[in-house]
Amino acid sequence: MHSATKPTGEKTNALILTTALDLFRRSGFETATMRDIAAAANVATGAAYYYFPSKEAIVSAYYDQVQRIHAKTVREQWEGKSGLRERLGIAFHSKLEILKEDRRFLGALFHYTGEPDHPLSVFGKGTRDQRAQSLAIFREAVAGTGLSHEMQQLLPAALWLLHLGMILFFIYDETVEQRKTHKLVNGVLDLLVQAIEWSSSAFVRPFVQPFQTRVLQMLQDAGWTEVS
Amino acid sequence: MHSATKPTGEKTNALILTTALDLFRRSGFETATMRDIAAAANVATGAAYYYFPSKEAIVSAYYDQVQRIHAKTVREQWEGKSGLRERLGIAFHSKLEILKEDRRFLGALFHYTGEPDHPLSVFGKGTRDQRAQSLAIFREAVAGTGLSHEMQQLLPAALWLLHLGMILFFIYDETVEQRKTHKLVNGVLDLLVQAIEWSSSAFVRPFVQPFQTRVLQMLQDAGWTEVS
DNA sequence: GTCTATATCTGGATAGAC
DNA sequence: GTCTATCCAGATATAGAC
Repeated sequence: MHSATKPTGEKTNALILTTALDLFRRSGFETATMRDIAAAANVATGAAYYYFPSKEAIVSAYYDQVQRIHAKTVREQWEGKSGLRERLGIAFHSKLEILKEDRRFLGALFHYTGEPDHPLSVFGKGTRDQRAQSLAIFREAVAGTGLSHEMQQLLPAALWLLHLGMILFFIYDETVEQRKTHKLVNGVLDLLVQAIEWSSSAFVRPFVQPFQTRVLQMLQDAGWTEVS
Repeated sequence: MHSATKPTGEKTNALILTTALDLFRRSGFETATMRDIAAAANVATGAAYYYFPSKEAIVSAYYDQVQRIHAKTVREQWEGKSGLRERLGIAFHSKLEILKEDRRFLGALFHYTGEPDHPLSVFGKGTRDQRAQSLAIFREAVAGTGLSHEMQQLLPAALWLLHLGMILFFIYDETVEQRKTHKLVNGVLDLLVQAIEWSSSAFVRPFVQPFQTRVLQMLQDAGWTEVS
């Protein structure tokens, strides 16, 4: 490396990304065309496609960025907190905080939900790494809270799915500052954590144990321990 | 009415629909173009758009048809069956049976999942009627099985959501005849019905009652009694 | 109201020259 | 790595036949 400046490529990439996001925020995902984006960034249409194979890929790159910020934020805020409920609250609410201005184009992330083979399918092979990173956060969230081994294996995937549902709900939520979403998240987390604690208490455990084993077995059969 | 024949319009509509579905089944949703569809049906491109405002609208019309068939099938098979588990099994498995050849283009139904204002959004206002019809099936499924009033209000929406999840899972399921999906459905339904029965038994009810009330309150706050 | 034919627009995506 | 030119397909528009 001959200097401290970044390779031109990275700069252009970042320029196109931020320009696109700016347009998406102002006029929505549909309305902003690749031509608009390229023009606003002062590059040719082809240049935009050189960096991003599709318009959705821009949103996907944005989401990568979101995940990096989320991981950082969450790890900072977790500092010194060991309660499961609190840790989960931080993980979920901080995600919404990061996304709050971008509800208008977040829907693009879900365009290929029903297409297993599309590179940008939320559940597809093409997004495995992103999923793994998100799972890692939730694995960290529940780590060191003294849960059973099976729980430690299953909870992260369940939480990841729940958090996807939260984002969808968030997109549809028209209340001021999406309070309804935040409230629902709190309700669900209260319930979830209480159910977990309750099910592992000495009194009820014997009753719930076989039940729980069945759930785990079922989800493992369905290929759910590794959301791959 | 001057004859037994249908108005020409309906015939053309049906022709375009079946031709399109045929193409979708053979070459997938993406590959088949509106021009192909119109050509294969021996009509002008404009005619296809005259009946269907978009390509996705064809899949949506197909799904209407699926729901009609589903309603009919289910009501026939329910004849004389009053057990909740059995009735739900019929509702869920028969849906898969109807969809089994169409996994390749079913994903199109989910294209606008993340876009509240799109007329074809699964959760949007534009699809309210379809949702209502689907909910009605599940309301019928649980009707007359002696559940509490609150349960009768909430279960249908939960089941509808669950059945959406099932369809998604089904699309991704590459096992022969999607056995994994059927197995998972059975597991989940066993669990669900057992949980319902268990929670309403005289012994545990007092413990679970306040818990249950909270869940109901929370979901009602989130606007979940009427999935509108 | 149902449809043909055709022309046109738009915007995502690609190819190939530089 | 960037640009220009082009393709492709969804969608719209129009004018007219029946």
